[in-house]
Amino acid sequence: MEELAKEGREAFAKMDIKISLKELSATTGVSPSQIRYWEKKGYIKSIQQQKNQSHAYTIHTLMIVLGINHFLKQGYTLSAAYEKQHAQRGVYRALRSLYSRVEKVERKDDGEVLVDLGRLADQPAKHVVAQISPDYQVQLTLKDEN
Amino acid sequence: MEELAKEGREAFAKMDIKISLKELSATTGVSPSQIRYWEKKGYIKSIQQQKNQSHAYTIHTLMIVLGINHFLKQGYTLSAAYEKQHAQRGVYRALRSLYSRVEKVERKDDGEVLVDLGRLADQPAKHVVAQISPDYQVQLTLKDEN
DNA sequence: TCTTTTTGTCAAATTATTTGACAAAGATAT
DNA sequence: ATATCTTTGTCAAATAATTTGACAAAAAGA
Repeated sequence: MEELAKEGREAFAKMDIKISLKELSATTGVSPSQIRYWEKKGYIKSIQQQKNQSHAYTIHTLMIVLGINHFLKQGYTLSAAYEKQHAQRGVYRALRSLYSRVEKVERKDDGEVLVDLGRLADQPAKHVVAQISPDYQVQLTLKDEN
Repeated sequence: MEELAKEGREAFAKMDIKISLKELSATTGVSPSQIRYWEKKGYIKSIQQQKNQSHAYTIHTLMIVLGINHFLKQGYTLSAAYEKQHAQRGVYRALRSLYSRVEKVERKDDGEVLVDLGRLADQPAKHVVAQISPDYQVQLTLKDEN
């Protein structure tokens, strides 16, 4: 029963990965032309060290693009789709904060993975633990302090 | 109180994003020379459509690189570090399966985010819900079926 | 219809990446 | 110590990928 390397957990939750315009487009299904126009209009941002160098986009921006596209497909105008998406700001960072607070990840010898999600607010002696079987079925259980 | 676009949740959990060698190196702190050598030795893989085209690495490979590097820094040889890391295989996919089974994500008007993590295995009427405040403090609670 | 918004296409210029060869450092065995 | 194998660094030429801006064209709004 071995504990997972901390770096991996952090990288997984932090996700400060940068991707190219091409990859952003491929992952979201939004065309490069659209992405560049949206950036020109100020709806999304990219990182570019110097002119002519390639643009880098964060996962956060990926989420914004997915959000805008989601509402675009529902018939909203671009600016309305942006506003709709903007009303959900903070959700992904909230998910990240949930995932990054995972206290312990263990892999048992039989391949089962135990993820300690932390204490219950109103029963601090009890931890919520996810048991994930080798075929990736998840069960949530309560476990007493150990 | 608006529900989060499904695409975003899925993309977040799925993470079938591809990154460049440069980005893999920047994110992990492992040099491009190392990464290419490890690939030559068969410890990691990359996607290359045709010769001379750029290599793409998945987030899964990013995790493997972090794992190998973790044990390398502890003094293991490269092959031993790989084996150590390999013994943890399945952990990240397990985490992914945990995150992707999230049933509902809501953002309340006051900015609080509610994440329904699903039912307790032994009390199926109760759901584990994470309440995440606007300053990203997380509280786990049990809620009855609604 | 006229105008504005939004997206597509293209080519030249620039930047980024691959590839392979070789050097060099580090580890291991004799 | 010496020789050998493993591992990483450096470099330059070839190739690929990206940016940029201009313009067209489609879509939406007035």
